[in-house]
Amino acid sequence: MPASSIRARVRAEMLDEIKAVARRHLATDGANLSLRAVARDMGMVSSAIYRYFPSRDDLLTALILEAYDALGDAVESADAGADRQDLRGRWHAVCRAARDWALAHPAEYALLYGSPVPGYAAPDDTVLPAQRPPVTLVGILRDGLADGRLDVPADDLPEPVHADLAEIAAGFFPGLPEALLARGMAGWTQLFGLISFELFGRLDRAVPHRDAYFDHQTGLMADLIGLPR
Amino acid sequence: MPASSIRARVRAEMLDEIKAVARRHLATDGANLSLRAVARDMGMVSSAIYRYFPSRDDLLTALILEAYDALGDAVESADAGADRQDLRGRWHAVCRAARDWALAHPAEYALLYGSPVPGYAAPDDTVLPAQRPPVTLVGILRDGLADGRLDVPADDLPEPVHADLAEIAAGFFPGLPEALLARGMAGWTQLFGLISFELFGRLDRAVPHRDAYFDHQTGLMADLIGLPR
DNA sequence: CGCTCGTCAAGAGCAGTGCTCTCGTTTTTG
DNA sequence: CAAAAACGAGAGCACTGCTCTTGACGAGCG
Repeated sequence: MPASSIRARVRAEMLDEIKAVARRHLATDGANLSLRAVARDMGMVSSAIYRYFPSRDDLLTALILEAYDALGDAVESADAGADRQDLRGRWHAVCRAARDWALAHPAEYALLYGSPVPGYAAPDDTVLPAQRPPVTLVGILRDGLADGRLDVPADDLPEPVHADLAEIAAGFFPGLPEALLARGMAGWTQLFGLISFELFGRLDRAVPHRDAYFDHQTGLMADLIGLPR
Repeated sequence: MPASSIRARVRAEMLDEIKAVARRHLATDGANLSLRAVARDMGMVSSAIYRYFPSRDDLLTALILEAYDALGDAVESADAGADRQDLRGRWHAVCRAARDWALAHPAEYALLYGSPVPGYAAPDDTVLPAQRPPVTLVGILRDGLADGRLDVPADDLPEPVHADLAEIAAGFFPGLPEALLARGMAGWTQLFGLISFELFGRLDRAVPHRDAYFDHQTGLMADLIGLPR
């Protein structure tokens, strides 16, 4: 362990602290994160931050990456914690885990699933972590199909849809019928539509009992997919 | 027509022009709209804008209101233009109209359905126009139920969900069974989930054939609701 | 040990932002 | 016609992201 690593260690701690403070600011101020404000909070001058993050966007990217990881962890561990045979239980567990994480970290959720920042383009590092929730969801269908608990819906897909989904299936779920994948992706869309509507205030005056509404709506999608009760 | 109206007329034109220029900036620069930039574009000094809009948020609110109206018009006229008896045709027409409007006005869509601006709270004027799309969608179900083309699903809703939906039904669709309303709202959630995923780049690398994918997914929701083929 | 080089924080500064206030000018109103 | 209201311009304040320079400190090498 050469002496140089002490400098590297303090630098790593600095990076973590900056991200932590930035996350705190994110929670209160939303997406318009101020570098100068986090610098002030750390007793530093704003230009010092640039030793650690070359720009504000890079700081945001780091936060986005960590957020994707946190959401992915939450979702996957919820799935892993459920009875493997209970497809519907796994479905609901995964959906609730995503929603719980979003409710606990609304600003970070908005960063991931809200309007994209105008100038900002998500780097390729984010694409894989971003796929963890849908992969987890469709994984439930794959398992259900494998042990005969789930039937393949008799949808006939238009050719272009068939082709696109076949490509996706080839990459993540070899052998999964496209009709089932399509319904799984419908569930995925519905899940984040539900969370976004709730978090972005679209249910504010209309639906006071959010938990029950959420469970019922995700249950409807489980019905559409054909998950056994 | 007193002489006073000439000033009022030029003022109204001013308001419209500011909004038009702002909308143009919105399309290119996204949500971080700069008052000074629109002032520059109009050959005015930034402080002059404040004669017309007391703050940047008020300008944004005006744009949001107009956007809600435009989307509502698009959606309702699509419904009105379809064969009243063809429930599924109406469903698809409404869904496509919403998506088409969103694709044509991505920045305004993001303003309506993206992450809420941190400090900004939507005024009450926006709540009614915001309800036009879901009301149009569920209106299709109401009509279908009225002339017997649509059956009431045999869902048993948990008590709190039943209560919340009954309240909504009482306000907009007197007599509509809550189970049907629930499925209609699922379609509504799915619709805007689909559009948001597409517009916010979540399908970028995965689904090249957007039109067909969209139609198929909204068709799945029509199946869930029970719209006859 | 001493010297050099890389890392770091601080400060000044630039261009841009929303917003306020004041000051003449113009137009409407009583 | 005179008082009042509306208007545009300009200066200014506090803030932002970001760049550049300066000075200090510590690690590595001869």
